[in-house]
Amino acid sequence: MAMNKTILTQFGKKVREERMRKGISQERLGELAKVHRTYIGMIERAEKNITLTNMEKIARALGKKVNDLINF
Amino acid sequence: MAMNKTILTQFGKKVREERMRKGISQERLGELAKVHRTYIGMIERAEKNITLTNMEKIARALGKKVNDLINF
DNA sequence: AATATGCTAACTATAGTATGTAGAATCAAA
DNA sequence: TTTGATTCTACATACTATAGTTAGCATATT
Repeated sequence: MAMNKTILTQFGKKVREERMRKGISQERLGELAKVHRTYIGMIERAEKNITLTNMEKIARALGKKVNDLINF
Repeated sequence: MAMNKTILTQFGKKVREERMRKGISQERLGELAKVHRTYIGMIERAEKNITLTNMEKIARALGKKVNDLINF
């Protein structure tokens, strides 16, 4: 992935923070957001360049707005 | 594209608004953001599910933050 | 033992790039 | 005003890169 990963790293970090705050596993978050367990891990580790619709899915599952996950 | 397009529509609308406000063409915005002219059109018409890094590219080119383009 | 996460690897779906055509809008000159 | 040139955008492909899905195994922690 030849790109600026900074924003992905910050997004992933925020997802992990919020997931931890809710005290749920990657697997549980995956169920709630309807994406695969390992995909959540990849996003948290900034290994994938997430699309807008998936950002929304994950935000919803966390009870947040997309904006709350990119406050930078 | 089998997905909830609402958020893409809102994002595209916001991009067009800001581009118009700056008084520049899709082609010019494409140059500034370093993406193709037609891609800007596709995003404004919500025909593509944009990735986070491209959201940032376009936001930068518009002199905005990513958050400014998804205030919903 | 059971649960959680990292990581690899392969696959399928689709994002992103690019070319070409057509039509609408704007403007200038006659 | 209409003619013609220019600019801008929509849209239709088609291609290449990569996002998103999934299975499997390793490690760690409880």
